[in-house]
Amino acid sequence: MAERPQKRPTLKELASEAGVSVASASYAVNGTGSVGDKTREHILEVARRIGYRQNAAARATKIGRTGTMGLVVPDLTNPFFPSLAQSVIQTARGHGYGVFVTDTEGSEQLETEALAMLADRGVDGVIWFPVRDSDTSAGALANVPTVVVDRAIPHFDTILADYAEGGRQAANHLIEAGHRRIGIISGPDDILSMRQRCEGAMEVILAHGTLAFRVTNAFSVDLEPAVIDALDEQGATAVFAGADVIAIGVLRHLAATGRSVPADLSVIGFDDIPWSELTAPPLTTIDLPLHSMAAEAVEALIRKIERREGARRTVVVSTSLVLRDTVARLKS
Amino acid sequence: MAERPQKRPTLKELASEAGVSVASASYAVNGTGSVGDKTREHILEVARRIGYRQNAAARATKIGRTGTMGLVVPDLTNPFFPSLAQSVIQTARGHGYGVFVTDTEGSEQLETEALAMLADRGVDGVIWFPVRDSDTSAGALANVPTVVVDRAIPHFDTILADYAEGGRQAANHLIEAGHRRIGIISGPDDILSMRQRCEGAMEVILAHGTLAFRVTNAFSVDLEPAVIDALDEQGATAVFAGADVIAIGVLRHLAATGRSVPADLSVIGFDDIPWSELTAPPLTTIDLPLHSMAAEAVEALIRKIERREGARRTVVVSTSLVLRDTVARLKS
DNA sequence: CTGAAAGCGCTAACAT
DNA sequence: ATGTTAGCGCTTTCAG
Repeated sequence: MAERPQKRPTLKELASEAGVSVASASYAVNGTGSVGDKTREHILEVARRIGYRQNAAARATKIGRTGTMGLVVPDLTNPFFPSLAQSVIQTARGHGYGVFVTDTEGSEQLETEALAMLADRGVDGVIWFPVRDSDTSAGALANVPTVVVDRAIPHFDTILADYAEGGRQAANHLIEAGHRRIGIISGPDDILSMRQRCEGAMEVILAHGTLAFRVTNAFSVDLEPAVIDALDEQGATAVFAGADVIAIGVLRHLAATGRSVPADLSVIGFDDIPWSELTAPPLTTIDLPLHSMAAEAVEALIRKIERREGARRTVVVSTSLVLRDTVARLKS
Repeated sequence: MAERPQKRPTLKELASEAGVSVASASYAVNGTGSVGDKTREHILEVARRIGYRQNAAARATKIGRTGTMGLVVPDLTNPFFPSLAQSVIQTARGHGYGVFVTDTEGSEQLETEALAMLADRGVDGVIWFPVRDSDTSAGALANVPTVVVDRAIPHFDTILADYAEGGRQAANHLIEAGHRRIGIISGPDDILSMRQRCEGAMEVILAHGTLAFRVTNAFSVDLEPAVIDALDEQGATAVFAGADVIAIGVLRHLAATGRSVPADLSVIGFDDIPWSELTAPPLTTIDLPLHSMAAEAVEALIRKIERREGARRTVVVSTSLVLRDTVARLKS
């Protein structure tokens, strides 16, 4: 029971214990080189017996790869990100990679530091969901395969969704339900994906109805005064929120001020975060397929790492309408 | 602009570029050993110029520590965990550690694998939120400093909350509001923390009122038939849910069946997950101080790592009542 | 098929 | 204060 801090056996020990050279031991353990069948089996047997485990760090110095990747996201407590993270972690594990995750707390400075820290740690690649559409990497990623998710940053491989189309889908749904006087609550305007969502929506609203208002709010359920004003005063029959968190804020504000959704005001969001199906009533929204975006990102990254393929690629995935209960059909 | 895959300069290159020995270079970079002020400055200056960065893997082989820790959680998409993860990551970063996060998808087998993978990767320590109260580590953690969070696993350092007291706080609040016929919806019964919550609640319910029912549900907003039955048939005036996710499921079921909260039924949860303040109405619950538990866990872990202190410790933190709007005061 | 030996990039005695 | 050098544990030529 004396849990002695026995240090892990080394390859050399394994070799001598098995009565072979370190080379053969290494071959057996890695399945590389050539070893006789019985020799290999014997070595592996001994390895099991003495509890041999490779030393990842030593291996990494030799082969120049660590079998790890970094994931950089702005804020894990934003319900948008955990499913991204989970998906990245799972996909990476499936390929034998471990994932360092860093949370930049929405700060571009922390983002720069996080990226540098990952590069220093020698990750083989990084999946990066930037705070904004600006390149805060400060050169740290120059020699680190990287794929950027959901933001447009020049010179990086990127995986995006067709945000404009998503905005159009949302607005079209509202139009088809008979709404004509529609408001837009955008998220932060300095984010391209957000501008595209709203421009897509705007396009169809202007073509088939009128824009009641267009205001901006942080990525938060807390609504800013201008937004509340718009909601209370502008007489829209429906509103498109650029992000579900904002839409949820709208639902909450409406409930607090005694208006019922969708009877008094229809609401449609964007992202389809997990909360959205749990709101009262459940939120109609646009699905951003984060899960598959993450999986694709990891796979693309691994291809880059392993084949060191150089071509910059950007892949665009599609969004889709998720029908729930916050959009009323207006009798015409 | 030719982004040549120039490999990172090595310590040797830095040394020769600066015209000193590798030892001096190493000393300068690490701030160890002794180097003349001007020499050090010169070396650091050259390092900056040529973009020298330590090779973490090589350093790790030498000093036997990687500056990393592992975090093992059951399910990142459960709203309970992201804030834990964020807190761990932030605290770890503050101490210069990187964090491998692994998601075990609630599977004990994946948990065993994850733990082994982390040990193999040579993490300096691990923060472990086990799926259940059973030790699935299969010895992988024998020589890895570990602190377990929110579950009781023998032979490990542990950080827990006073769940029984939390259960009592919840039930007391209900009793004080005048409720006498109270139901309990427990989470999975094979989890100690859950049994303690419910036993705490039960204790005060039995002392001051009557138990309308006691049923069990998974950690999910989806309610099982037995739970729905109990809710619909047992005539409780209030219910204690062992976890907020379950409480949210109750709110949803009640809304769907046209009963209003808290007028028709009072509900109190446990955990105070982020969603809880966004439900309609906002959920009264018991705060589990996950954020500080995580920070404490990391700090305890780092103490273990750095001082290799052996004493097993378990620290217990307190819960508190979070008053919101799902508990009605009954006129007596 | 197997082994001896060189060396990955780094740290830390041990000289000087 | 600075340099020389022996490894850390591993992979991988290169001989045999």
